[in-house]
Amino acid sequence: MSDWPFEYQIDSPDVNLAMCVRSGQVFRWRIRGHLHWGVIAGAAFVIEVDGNRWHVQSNANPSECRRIFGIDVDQTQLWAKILAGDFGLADALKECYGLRMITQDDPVETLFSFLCSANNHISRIEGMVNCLSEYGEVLGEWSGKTWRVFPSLDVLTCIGESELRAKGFGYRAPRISQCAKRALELGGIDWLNHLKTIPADEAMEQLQLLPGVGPKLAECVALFGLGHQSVVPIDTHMWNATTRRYFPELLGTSLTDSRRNLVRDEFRRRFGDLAGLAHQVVFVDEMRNWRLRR
DNA sequence: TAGGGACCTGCC
DNA sequence: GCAGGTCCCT
Repeated sequence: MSDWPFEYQIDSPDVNLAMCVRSGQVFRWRIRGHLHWGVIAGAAFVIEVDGNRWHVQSNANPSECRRIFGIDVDQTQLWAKILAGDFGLADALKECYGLRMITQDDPVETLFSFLCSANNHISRIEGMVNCLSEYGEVLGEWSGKTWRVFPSLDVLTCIGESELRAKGFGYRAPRISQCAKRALELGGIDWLNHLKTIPADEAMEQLQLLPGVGPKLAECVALFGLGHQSVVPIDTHMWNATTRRYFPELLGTSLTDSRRNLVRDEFRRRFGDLAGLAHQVVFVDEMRNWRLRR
């Protein structure tokens, strides 16, 4: 057992980790009281939140940590811009204090995490993602745990259907290796990284060449894994929230491609490049209300 | 182009 | 019964 490569403190981070997790950006992050731990962007973290200070153990140095969690982002400025796009979000913005877009940089992990998410619920998705990450290379052994990066496309192609069936993947079991194979045919990790550099809409079109990837997953991968900040992932919750807020005449109708475009255009018109972050605010607010209703 | 059904599994 | 969809079919 070796020590963590880096141990440091971050003073007054204006970031609420629990809020970032609640907004559905990451699946490999655990919280127990003041203790947070997980792997993000190929870096392992144990973070103890001590009042106004983070005690961090990681293989990522302080500047990498600050970048990943958006520590130095000026939230006041962002919130003002979102508020200007829709004054009706004032209350939701207050509830979302400390929310950030986490910089993940690992489109493979994002892609396969959301591949597990279709027609599924969070607790099982997390279990499945953790299961897949067991196939990843070891980052290190710290704090009594073996920390792993998410497996590469090559490794994912080798995971058999029966193996994943046995681990409770259900009908998604064959999709993992199928999707990985197709991604390799399209150019593998270089192709995925290239999608960061082209317009968001083109990137999403390309992503949908993958089996099991429809518009919603393409949106999630584009926003969370490729860093396309203007993308708005629209799931059932977002559709409910958005019709209530902006398209009351469509309340109760089903979400089609054309209506999806309608929502995307409305968010871009209102929030521009902050459309993705505005989406997070609306999503967190909607999920909070949804839980309260139940 | 809109609507409807099947799909694994686990938790309500 | 339903869940942070996708795919296939009218």
